Amino acid sequence: MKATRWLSDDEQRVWRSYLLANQLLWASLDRQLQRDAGMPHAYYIILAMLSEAPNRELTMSQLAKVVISSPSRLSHAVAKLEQAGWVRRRKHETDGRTTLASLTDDGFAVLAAAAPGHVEEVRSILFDPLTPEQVDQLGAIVSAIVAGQDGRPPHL
Amino acid sequence: MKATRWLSDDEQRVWRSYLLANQLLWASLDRQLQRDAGMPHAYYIILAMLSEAPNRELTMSQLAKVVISSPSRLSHAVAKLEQAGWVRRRKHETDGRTTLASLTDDGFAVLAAAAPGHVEEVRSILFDPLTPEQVDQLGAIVSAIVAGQDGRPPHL
DNA sequence: CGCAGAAATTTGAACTCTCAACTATCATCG
DNA sequence: CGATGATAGTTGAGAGTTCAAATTTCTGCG
Repeated sequence: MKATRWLSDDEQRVWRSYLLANQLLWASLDRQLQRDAGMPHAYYIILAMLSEAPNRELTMSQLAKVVISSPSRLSHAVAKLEQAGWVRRRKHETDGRTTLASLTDDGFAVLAAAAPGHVEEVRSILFDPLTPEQVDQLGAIVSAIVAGQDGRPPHL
Repeated sequence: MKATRWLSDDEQRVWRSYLLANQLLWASLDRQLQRDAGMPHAYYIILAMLSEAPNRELTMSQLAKVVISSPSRLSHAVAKLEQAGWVRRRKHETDGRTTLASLTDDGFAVLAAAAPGHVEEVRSILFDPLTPEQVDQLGAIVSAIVAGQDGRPPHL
């Protein structure tokens, strides 16, 4: 039973500010996308990643990896997106286990329509308040955090 | 109709890394708290903020402000916490509109039991991978983001 | 005083996410 | 070939969040 390494006052402050900034950021992003595109950010990312894939198509597993989602969450989400007519699913020809999800033209149109507003929101909340140096620093910081997680149980 | 200011390649990279780091962080925090304390992070914060309040008690409005939550979300959350016996609600004596929420002894005990593991998780994911300078930089960055949001419609 | 509007909070329905269980298919090895 | 385990994905139930609508109580003003 090791003694807990509590956070220093500085760390505490940074952590709380981080929570606050994050909350503000997500609240704004989700609200903007819900209002302008009728979908949460998680769904937007799915469409965006599909749009960049070769032939605008990925297997569910590949898609889960790029959007960092559990298979379950992705399955539910894609079901909804398919209902909306923005994504289509079909079976893989040679491997009966895998499902291919592809972006429909409607889905692409919705994505294209939503993108400018979304980018504007990200920019105004995240990038505009930061100096160019801070943007660089932030890049290094988040990379370090991600790198620190490599080799940990994924659990997603 | 202004032309969209798209993200530069660098900004794009930072943004995607940010999303990834965030996803990893929240997935870990929520999973750890759910496993060890049987509650999501949002509920943990509610207990934590109450524990720091004078007399371990706040009005719903005050509580909503410090945990950055919509009144609705908070109301639902406190209802659950009350069901669990960790929070108690009572009417304000002089202002019949406001409700006071207070942390029970059980709630405090649960919080105290969960805190070490939670802090350890935050530390290992967020602070351990960063140099002390990066922690300082991150503090400045999130503060700038928060400051940039002041005066915007809260919408929470 | 009495009424219009503001403030504090709650409620219910719809939606999303999580977790565990389940189905189906493929790979491998004796 | 046939069992065993690994892969890929889905499903259903339960929990949490959002949004809009309602409820109750206070405040200020004519």
